[in-house]
Amino acid sequence: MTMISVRPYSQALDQLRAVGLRPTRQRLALARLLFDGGDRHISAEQLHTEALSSNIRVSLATVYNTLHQFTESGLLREIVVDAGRSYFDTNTTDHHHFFYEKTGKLCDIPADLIAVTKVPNAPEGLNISRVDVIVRVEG
Amino acid sequence: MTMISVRPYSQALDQLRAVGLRPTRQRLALARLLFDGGDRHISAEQLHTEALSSNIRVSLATVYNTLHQFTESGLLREIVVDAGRSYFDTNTTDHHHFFYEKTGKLCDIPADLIAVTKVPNAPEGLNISRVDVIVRVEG
DNA sequence: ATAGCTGCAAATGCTTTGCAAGGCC
DNA sequence: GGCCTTGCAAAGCATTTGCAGCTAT
Repeated sequence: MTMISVRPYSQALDQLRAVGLRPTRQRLALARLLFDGGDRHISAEQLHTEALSSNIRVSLATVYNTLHQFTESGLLREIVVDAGRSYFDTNTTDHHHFFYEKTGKLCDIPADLIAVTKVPNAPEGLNISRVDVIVRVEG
Repeated sequence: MTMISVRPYSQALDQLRAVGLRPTRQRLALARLLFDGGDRHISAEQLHTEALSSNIRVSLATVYNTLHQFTESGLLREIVVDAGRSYFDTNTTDHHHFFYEKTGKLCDIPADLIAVTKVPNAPEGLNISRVDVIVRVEG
C-alpha cells in the first residue's frame, strides 16, 4: 500500500541517454534530485548543498558543469533575475515567472495565465529563441 | 549656424538636484555622458572606458556607485540579461527589449509594439514593481 | 564646518578552467 | 583501451566595501 515516491534510477538513466550524456554516478544523482518531486527553481549552490546532505559526493564545479550540460540538452532552463544570481528551472515548457524581490524566490506563471501578444518580428531574418517575462513583486 | 549638440551642464545639474544627489564633478560628467544623445544601454565598464577617453577622471568603483544611485533615484533602469552582465538603460519609460544573444546587444521595443495582457495579480496584497520582457534573438 | 563623496586597493561572490586521476562503453 | 568525466584548486570576472582624504553647501 505504500507509494514509492522516489523516481527510479531508470527514469533518470533514460533521460540522460535520450540527450546523449553519459550516465555517470554524479549526473544520475543530480538528475534525480532535480527532477524528482515536480518543478523546481534551484541555484548551483543550493543543488550542491542538497547533494552533500543526501550523501552524494560531488564537487561544486561538477554541479555547475552538469547544470549547463542539462541546460544545453534542453532538460533545464536557465533564468537570470539579478546579476550574479542564476536559477535553473526544471520546467522547460512555455511559462513565465513571478520574482519576489525580497526573498529572491521564483514562482511559475503558467503560460495560459499570461499572454504576450503582438511580439514584433525579429529583425532581418533572425529567429526568436525565447521570450522571457519576469513579473517583479515587492516582497 | 552651428548647433551646439552637447547638452548644457545646467540640465544635468537640474537632474541631480531633482533627485537630491549632490552635483559633484563626477556625477555631472557621468550624467552628461549617459543622458546626452538619446537612449543608451550601457555597462559600468563601458561607461568607465568612455569617461576615461573623454578625460573624465573617475574610478570604476565610483562609476558603479553612481549607476546604482541613479537607478535608485529613477534616472536609470537596470536590465539583467545574463548572469554577470548587467546594463543600465537611460530610457525609464515603459518598454521592453530585444536581446541579441550573439552580440550581447540590447534594443528597445516600444511599449505599444508589444503587449502583455492578463498579468495575474500579485499574491496576497503584494505590489508588482515591474514587468520585464526580454525577447531573445539568435544572432 | 561637516556631511557627503571619491579613489584606491582589497575583498567578495559566483562561475569557469586546467590538468591529473578515475569511470563508462 | 580510449575517450569522456570528475575533482580539486586556482584563476577569472564583475561587483562591492572599507577607509583615508577631498569637496560641495
